[in-house]
Amino acid sequence: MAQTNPPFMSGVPELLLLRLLDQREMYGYELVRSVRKVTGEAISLGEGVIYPALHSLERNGALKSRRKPVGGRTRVYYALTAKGRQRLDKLRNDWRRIQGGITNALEVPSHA
Amino acid sequence: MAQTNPPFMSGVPELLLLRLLDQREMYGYELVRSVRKVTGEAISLGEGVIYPALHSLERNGALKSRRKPVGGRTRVYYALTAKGRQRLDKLRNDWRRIQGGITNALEVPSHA
DNA sequence: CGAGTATACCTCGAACTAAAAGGTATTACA
DNA sequence: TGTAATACCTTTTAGTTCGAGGTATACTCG
Repeated sequence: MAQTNPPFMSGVPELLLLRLLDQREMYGYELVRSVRKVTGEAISLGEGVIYPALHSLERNGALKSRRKPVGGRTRVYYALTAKGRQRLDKLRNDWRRIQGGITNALEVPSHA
Repeated sequence: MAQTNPPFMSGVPELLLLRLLDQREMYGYELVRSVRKVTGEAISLGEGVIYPALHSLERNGALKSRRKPVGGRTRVYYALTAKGRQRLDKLRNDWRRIQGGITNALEVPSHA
């Protein structure tokens, strides 16, 4: 027992990664900069977040990776699987829901 | 050292509480139901989140409380202080920023 | 050529949050 | 009388994210 659910706002790093990888395959180090860029510097995820997330996503079958030598150095590229696309849809919906809920709370003059 | 910052998405419970209390004073048990209601059931914060948050907010001077007997039972009502209003503004801005960042990441067809 | 910076991968430990459950007491109602 | 609802609170546990550290290769510039 003591069956604790994940915090209600978690999964955003995962969402961002899946979203980016839905466009094209990318490698970890690239994703670090990419997340910062596409969020307009609002969100910055360090390597200590990105790499473990990628590994976990791959273990769950949401991503598949391939090693690709580029200029003498090796990169690990990640791409979405069908399962990953489903996961992305789910997380996107979850996000919309909570985002909407908060927006509502902030905007509605709640004495109404 | 090992100076760990709070997670980038934290502070939403706090934001919701301050926002509600900016409208009128309320007591803990009421806030539990109120959060659920104003977020359209999207977010549900238990008493184990609400009460500690209220205590911490009061310790920081963002809230002040007064005990008020109602029908033989005692309620603890919380109200915003000036400091609390400042804190609300800050958290609201933080939220807008990260919310905007995520929206941007989700909507922009990032191959552009 | 050598030193420093950037790229690229990774892991571990600490800090922090939030979830759930449990605990007490009073009042309402059936 | 006994059960559900109100009202407060704390503690334990689980989970996520953060920062720092660690390795290694490539590039740049004096």
